[in-house]
Amino acid sequence: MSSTVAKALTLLDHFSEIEPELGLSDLARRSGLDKATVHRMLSVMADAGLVEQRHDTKLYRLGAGILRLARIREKAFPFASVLQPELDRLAQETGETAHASLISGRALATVGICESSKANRVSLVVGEVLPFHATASGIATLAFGTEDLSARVLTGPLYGKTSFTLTDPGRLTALIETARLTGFGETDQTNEIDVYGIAAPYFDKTGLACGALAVATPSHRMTEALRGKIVGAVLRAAQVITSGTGGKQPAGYPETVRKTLALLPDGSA
Amino acid sequence: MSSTVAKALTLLDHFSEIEPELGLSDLARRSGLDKATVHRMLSVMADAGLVEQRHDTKLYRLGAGILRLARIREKAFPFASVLQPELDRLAQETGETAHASLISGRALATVGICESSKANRVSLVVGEVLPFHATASGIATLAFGTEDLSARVLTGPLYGKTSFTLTDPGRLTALIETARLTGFGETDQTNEIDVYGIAAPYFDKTGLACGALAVATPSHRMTEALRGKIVGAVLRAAQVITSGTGGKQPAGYPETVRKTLALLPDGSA
DNA sequence: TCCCTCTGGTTCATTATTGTCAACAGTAGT
DNA sequence: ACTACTGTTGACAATAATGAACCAGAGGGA
Repeated sequence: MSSTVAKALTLLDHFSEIEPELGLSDLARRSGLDKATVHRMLSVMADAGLVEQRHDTKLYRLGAGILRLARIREKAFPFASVLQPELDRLAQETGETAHASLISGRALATVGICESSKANRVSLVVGEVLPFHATASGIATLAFGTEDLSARVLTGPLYGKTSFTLTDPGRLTALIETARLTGFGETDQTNEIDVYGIAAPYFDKTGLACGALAVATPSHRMTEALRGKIVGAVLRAAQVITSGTGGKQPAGYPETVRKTLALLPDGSA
Repeated sequence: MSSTVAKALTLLDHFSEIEPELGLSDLARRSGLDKATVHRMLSVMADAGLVEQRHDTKLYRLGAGILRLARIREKAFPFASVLQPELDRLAQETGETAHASLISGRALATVGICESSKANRVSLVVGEVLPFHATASGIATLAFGTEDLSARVLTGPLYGKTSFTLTDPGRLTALIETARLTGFGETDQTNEIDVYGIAAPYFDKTGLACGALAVATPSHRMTEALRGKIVGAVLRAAQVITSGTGGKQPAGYPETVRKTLALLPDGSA
């Protein structure tokens, strides 16, 4: 992982909704690279349009080239657009915050959010990257993704985001196995304190999970009834997205979902 | 241009709406780089989420990380969203294809399109990069951009896209100067045969052009009356976008626009 | 069946790119 | 004027990129 382009691209990860503009020295400090190095990298990335520098403040921000590339991808493989309506419906139906993610390298990229209308709700920052091992979405995706992906994640560093985060490969494997049996992923406060996550995977046309649809609830609000309602809603919504994006469920998955739905306390509402 | 990251990032430019998925050898051939080099670059870019590889066909395509970054930028600096309605209105009003672009490195990135409803219309490919010197948008942007940008473009390579393309720095400077006086850019078939372009710049909060709004018309359809109608509509729409995105017109520009509008054959319709 | 030619992927010695460190200019705060 | 910061540029040592050759597999023809 000492490749130059890799280092250059990690610079992009430091931009966020909260800090959309960063200075050179700042980026150098965060990335642990030399100022001069960062300067050169930013220059060529600015040349390519990935970032741009404001002439007045000299700060850097994500560039217009990103928008261009996103349009190409979205035009060729519509996702965000077909996703959003279903996301809104899910948030409406469950009364909680819903979000969707896609596999992006060795993490999950959040590509859609619809926040609950409740005053007390889980709030998400746009464009956050989610670690596989600490989120319900990650578990759900790993459970139905390639063996290769699981191996890469489990052998990689397992950062402890909260005191509840599972960092032991063995216990994570068990959790993933559970998700494989139930058809959905479930975690409590493993990524963020007081956030309960329930997530169902959606699949590409080869039947492999390419991401997950999740509902995030304040932990203390979670009850057996609410849990049942969310699980049902998420599973159904994920199936809609799978077919809506030209995906195909893997063999046995519909059966898994059917069984899980049958066991829910709160039936099909 | 011998930087490694620069070479890696040029790989992204080969993806388009028409060819959203490319193979390794194919990319190597197009970019003129070695297979091994391209492979390594794609690997780390896949790791960062900029591209992703399909497990079945082994082809590469733009990754989910792009969507994530685009969301961050759009959330922090809304543009495409505030742009689109105005773009639609412009296309509706003029009856021709409208598109919008932003400065992206040493070219313009198309970030919005609304095609005319006419059967015979100018059709644009999503996500195309437009050269400054061959497009009305480029001329308009250069006329009101930094001196530095003009210099970089005029001293750089001036590719002849059609037989009408101006490739002489002197004549281009004159064309830019005209645009500076009228407040809008205008080209005929310099980027594509039988396409007439009229473009007005929009500005950032420092009063510098950051891109342009353009209407593309089949050349043979262009008349004095239509031209006047389009110029008026584009200039007004660009002003709306400028203010809608928190921009500020530079000193003297409103006056320039006023004069131009007054001279139009077809007044304010 | 064999042969040929594609494909994606990998290896490794050579060499050029990169990271480092230092110094410079500009600005803001004291 | 001093300090402390910013972004920027240059030169040298060290590392990481390069590209030819090579591998394995998937078609395609005859």
